[in-house]
Amino acid sequence: MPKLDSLPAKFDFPAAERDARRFWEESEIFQKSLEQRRSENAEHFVFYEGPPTANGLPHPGHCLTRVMKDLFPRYQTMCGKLVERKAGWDTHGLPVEVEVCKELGIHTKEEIEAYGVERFVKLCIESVFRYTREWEELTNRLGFWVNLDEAYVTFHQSYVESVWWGLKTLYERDLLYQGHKVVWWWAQGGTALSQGEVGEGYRDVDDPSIYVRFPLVDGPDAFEGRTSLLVWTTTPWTLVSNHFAAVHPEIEYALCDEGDDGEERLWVAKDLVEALAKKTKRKLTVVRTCKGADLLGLRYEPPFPGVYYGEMGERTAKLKRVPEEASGLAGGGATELPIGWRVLAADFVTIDAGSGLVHEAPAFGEVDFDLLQQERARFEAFDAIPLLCAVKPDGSFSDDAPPAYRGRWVKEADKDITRELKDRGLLVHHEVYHHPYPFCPRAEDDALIQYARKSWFVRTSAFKDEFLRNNAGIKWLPEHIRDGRFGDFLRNNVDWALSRERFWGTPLPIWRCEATGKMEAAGCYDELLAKPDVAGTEVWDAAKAADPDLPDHLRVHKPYIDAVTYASPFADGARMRRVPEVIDCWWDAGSMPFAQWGFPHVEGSIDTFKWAFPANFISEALDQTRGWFYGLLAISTLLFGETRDDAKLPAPDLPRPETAFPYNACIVLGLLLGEDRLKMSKRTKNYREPTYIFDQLGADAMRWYFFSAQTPWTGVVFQEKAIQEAQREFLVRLQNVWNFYVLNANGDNDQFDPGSHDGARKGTGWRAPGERSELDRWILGELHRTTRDVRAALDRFENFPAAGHLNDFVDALSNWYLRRSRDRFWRSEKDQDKWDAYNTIHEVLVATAKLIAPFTPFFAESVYQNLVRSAGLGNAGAPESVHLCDYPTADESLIDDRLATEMDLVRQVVSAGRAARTGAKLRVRQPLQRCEVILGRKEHAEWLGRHAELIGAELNIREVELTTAGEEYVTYSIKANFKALGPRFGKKVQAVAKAVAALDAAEARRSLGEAGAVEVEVDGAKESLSGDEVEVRLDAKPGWSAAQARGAVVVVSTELTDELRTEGLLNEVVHHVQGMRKDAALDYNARIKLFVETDDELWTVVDGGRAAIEAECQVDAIERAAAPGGEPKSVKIEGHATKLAIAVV
RNA sequence: GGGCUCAUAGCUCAGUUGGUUAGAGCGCAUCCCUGAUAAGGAUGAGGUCGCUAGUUCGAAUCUAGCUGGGCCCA
Repeated sequence: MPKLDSLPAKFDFPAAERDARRFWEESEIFQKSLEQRRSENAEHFVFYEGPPTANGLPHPGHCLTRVMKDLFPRYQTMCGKLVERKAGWDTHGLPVEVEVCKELGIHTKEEIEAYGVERFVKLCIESVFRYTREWEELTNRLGFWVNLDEAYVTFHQSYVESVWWGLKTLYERDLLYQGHKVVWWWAQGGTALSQGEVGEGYRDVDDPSIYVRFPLVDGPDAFEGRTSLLVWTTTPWTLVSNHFAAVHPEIEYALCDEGDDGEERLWVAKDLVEALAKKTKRKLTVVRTCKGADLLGLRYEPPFPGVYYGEMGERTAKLKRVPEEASGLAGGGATELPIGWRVLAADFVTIDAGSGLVHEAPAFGEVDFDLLQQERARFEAFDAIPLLCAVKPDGSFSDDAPPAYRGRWVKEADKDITRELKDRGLLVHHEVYHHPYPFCPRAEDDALIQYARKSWFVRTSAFKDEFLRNNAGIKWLPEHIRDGRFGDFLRNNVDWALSRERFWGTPLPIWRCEATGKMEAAGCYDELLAKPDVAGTEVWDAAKAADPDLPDHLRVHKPYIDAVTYASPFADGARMRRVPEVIDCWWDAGSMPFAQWGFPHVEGSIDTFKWAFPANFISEALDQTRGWFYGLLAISTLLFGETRDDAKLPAPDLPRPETAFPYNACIVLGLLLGEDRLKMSKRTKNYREPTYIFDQLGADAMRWYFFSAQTPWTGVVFQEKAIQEAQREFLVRLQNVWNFYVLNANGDNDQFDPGSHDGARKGTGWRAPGERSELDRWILGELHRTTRDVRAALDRFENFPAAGHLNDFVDALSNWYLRRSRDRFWRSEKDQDKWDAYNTIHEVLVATAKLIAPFTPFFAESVYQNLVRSAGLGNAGAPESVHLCDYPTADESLIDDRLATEMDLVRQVVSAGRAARTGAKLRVRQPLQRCEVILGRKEHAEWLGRHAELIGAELNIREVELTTAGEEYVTYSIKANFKALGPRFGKKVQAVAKAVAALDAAEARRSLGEAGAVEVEVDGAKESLSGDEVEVRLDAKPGWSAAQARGAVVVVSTELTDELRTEGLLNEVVHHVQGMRKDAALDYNARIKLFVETDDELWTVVDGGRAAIEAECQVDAIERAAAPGGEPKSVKIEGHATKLAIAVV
């Protein structure tokens, strides 16, 4: 009975993966891999799963992320750590609502309310889990080991309550406040969009670009006509709400006569006069110029004076009493100023486009709003200046606007507004402006507008320095993220706009007194229930009674939570009602370090949090920089950072990590591109579905491709072909070695027994590695070197070099060790050398299976099960799975650098020998008499000499001679080694190099050989250079068939004797016959008859070589005759026209 | 418009702290092996390292500018 289970004729990767998956599942290997470390009380290696939003099908990009998240936890587990892996799902947010709206065919907030928030929210829950099965399937098929059964879910009550706890803590520390914010507003949907969402929706569009006259109502320049500011805007609809005009204080402005009729004058930026004259086809004559600062305070009449100006145009307000010199603003001497329609200074004004004067409608622009805030701050009463806004939240003009526009979508009104201005003589120029403008990424026809909303903020900007300190300790891969993209974002931190005016999200846990407006925060549901005179919980109870399937988690969501009120502690008889907002779902995700455990409410969660924070490792794609990576850092820093308030924490002895917080290492993955180098798109289908790849090639192929093909932060083009290639290069090659071993070990002749896994029963003929042949010691050395290097790389989170080491090792194993060892397996004697070979390859393959286990877990399992767990081995005590094994450790004593160098040299020499043959057009089939290997240094000569036979065999050359004296065939040259000489000589290095080059190379070589040094004269001083500081090169002299390797030249003798020629011819015949056997798909052992038609000369050769041909090709008889049936094969053998035919006996 | 990042062979990508002959795989060409066989292997051709200037004894590598792509933000 064979010891090892036999392998299928053709290894089917996808099928083997199915088997492995079933085995893991049935035997609960993942659970055991954790249990094993728990029972050892092992140290934790903390991994955080960034929760994917499961509301779409996973694509290849998700595979990259999940595969990276799998590699390091698997590796650390095998290294003895306990790596708990809790899955998570991000379930809240606008994307979910939009998905549901699409199904319902509705659009706006009003429509959602009409549909019913209760029903709507229920659909949101259902929507979230629609694709979960696909995600779990993907996770399984990829071999991503993560605990899906106990996944955290952001809408679960325990999670929501954790987030509430965090928010309450911040509220009580005065870090959560309400303010205004100009947001990108999706009017049709009635919501603000996050930066990320806005970024997704930019499209190039044509917008109007208009130049409008703002006539001055007073001014220093006496002029009988009309003097106006020429103001530029690309949003005509905002002119209705115009409040100010802005100039840059440092820019030079020019007052120009418009035409010659003396009726109109314009103020524009001086540098733009010429361009504007050309553009507007007007004659502009500069009257005088001045700095923008000199224009400040000028008053004008806005384009729609009937709107606000008519009522408020003359109104003034008291300024704060600021010393004139400190105000820095014109008008500092005044005590009162008009509340609008005058010129302000703004640094953001440029002359890159427009007129150099900008129209300000603070409600519709972030910078404009900031300018308003700055202006407001000058007045005694902050609200002396109102926020003018003639637009309703649904994006239509309000009743403040002129009647012609009321109720119309603002963007749609642009044209009519422009026309009206033209009719009224205010429009100076109108053109089309092509620029990127954001649209709603969920409803692509809806343009977004900037719009001021009330909003809740978290005071993150106060923690900027602490963010930066924590960031400095994080190991970012690639490194530039830390100070580049992420650091940059942190340095420009602004307060986190937390609230969303939506339905499906974590409700903001703030209750407001209806009488006084005073507020307080709730930290959990029970806390709320404990409030005085609680009412409204019956709404939930009724809903639950009506629909018992309703998930209990919904009780902390809208609309049920909104019904909960209690008696106000601030005013007798008043009620506390919740504010309407929900929060940004990024805040949910960023809260996961504690919320995933239900901290601090859930029993045991505080203890869990103590070991599970901070994370040792996280990884997501580049687009998460300002999303999850930031969320984690910000929230953890605010709650648990250096400046935290221990009095507000449930356990004051919580860890307070000094650095690397809240994650030690973060791999930032590049974004995958489709085969056309564009972003992956479902529409254009420019990528292969993950499942297709799994079915065709297997998950390991994809995994290996991601790990080995490039650094993970490279934005890589995802191609099926490349995956196939990666599989062939590594997995198929390794599979071949494995297959070869099993085939031979189980062979009738050998029946090799590899022994038991723990070495208690040794393999057949086992002896210690040190006693084995050089080749065995070499491959074992390579194995241990690889082990050392792979571990070092993985410890640094560098998968790419690690995969590279493994790839090189498998290449060496297959293309040198096995290739050179084949004879040892095939020979009929069962001698020690044979058993050494078997033991070596067995040990190497078992170790390799463990080494690759974190990378390609399925294939590693197949190999391991076969080599260690085959029934015939009686190895019941071995770990059940390769994933329950410890990761191999390197035995430094087995790494022999000298042997590695020498083996490398042999391979080089063989390679050079082949090149020499190719150069002489002498195919390897043609035996040659001799070659000479000329070595640059003699230190390897002796060792290499012992391998002359091997070299001869590889090259089909009978005599191989080694020499260091090859003047006959080579010339020497000597060159400086700059790397060694540079640091020693600095500027003088070029002079030294010149002196070295001038040396007699042969002489210098002799000197180096004898004295170990050579002398040169530089600038009159003698310098002694060692062998490492110069490089002696060998160059083959022309006329010889020679080729160069590093440190050696191989010269082959091209002389052919009759005997050599005859043997070459015989080889040609054998070659053709073997080819025909293969073409005919004959069995290895099939006996044949050979029919040859040829000239006398070649027949003599064939006749004389009968024995060789018959032995090589399983031929029973050779006849000089035409084939009895079928077409013979016509070939030319070294010019001899020949017809060959074979017939099975 | 701003920040970050990238540009190396026909293609996909490596290139460690600057060191003087810039690598791999695929593809291509030529060839080998025919008992790992619907596999395996070898050799070769192919590059002014995006452009320009600078720093340096020495630049694919460092600096600045430019050109072009990507991402993020306006």
